[in-house]
Amino acid sequence: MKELTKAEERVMQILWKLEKAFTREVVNEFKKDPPSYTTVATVLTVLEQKGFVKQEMIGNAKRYAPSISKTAYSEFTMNNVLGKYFEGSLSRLVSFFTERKDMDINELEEIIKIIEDKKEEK
Amino acid sequence: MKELTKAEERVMQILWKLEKAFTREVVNEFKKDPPSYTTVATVLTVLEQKGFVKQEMIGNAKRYAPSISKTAYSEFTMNNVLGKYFEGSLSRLVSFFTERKDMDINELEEIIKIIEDKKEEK
DNA sequence: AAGAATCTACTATTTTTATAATAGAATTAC
DNA sequence: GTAATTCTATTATAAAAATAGTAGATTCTT
Repeated sequence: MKELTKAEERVMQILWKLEKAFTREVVNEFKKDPPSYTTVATVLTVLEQKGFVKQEMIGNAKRYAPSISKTAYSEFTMNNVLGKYFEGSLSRLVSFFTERKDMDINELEEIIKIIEDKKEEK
Repeated sequence: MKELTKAEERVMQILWKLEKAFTREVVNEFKKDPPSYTTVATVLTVLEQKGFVKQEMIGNAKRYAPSISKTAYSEFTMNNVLGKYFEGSLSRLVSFFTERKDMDINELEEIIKIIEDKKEEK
């Protein structure tokens, strides 16, 4: 998989949120400094060429939808980041965070719970 | 802080590893498809302008060193990713991973241990 | 000290990304 | 059914990123 560019990623985030949308709707989701309609249209065309979105004609307009889920792309991104900054190890990442951010105790509890649950399944 | 471009990031990864290095040494760290010396030199100059590295003259050559730690940059990157893909929540991220990757039980244990230790401190 | 090698600074080129205008087709509104 | 609107497709432009060549200074080798 290729990485999304910044502009592409902004559009994808909107599509992931809306699930399906016309160009116009994507534009409207930019609350501040919206790019021009044609700019968004171009980005959508590129995304289509790259296989990140699929389209469907509704009347004379195209409605776009992600063809890769946010989850799948998250995984791709996280594997990148994990590899580059945490030697591919989730525990290193968690350790990094618990050291750094002033995590509140509830979130720590929450994480333990998640993992315990997962262990059950094993 | 600004984001590193791809080329810049590759160079920074090398500098973080070597801690300090001459242009030549950075070039030599590219095991395959090394870019030309001058390309690396240009990237280093840009990195210096952007404040990511600092330099020191040794004889007539410049020796570069990161002026931002890998840790600090990791944090920046993770906050980005976390915000964009996990609603800023570490527990969501952990949950994501435990669902997805076939985590081995040891790593799960390890993470619990890390968090328990952290809780102690609270 | 002369020649070879090495290094930086400056400039150039190419590729990719970001943004948008324009033209013409389709649709909608009167 | 004509005017206004709304779309897409095509093309254009600008900005950023990636790559590297050249010239001139410095240093090393002998």
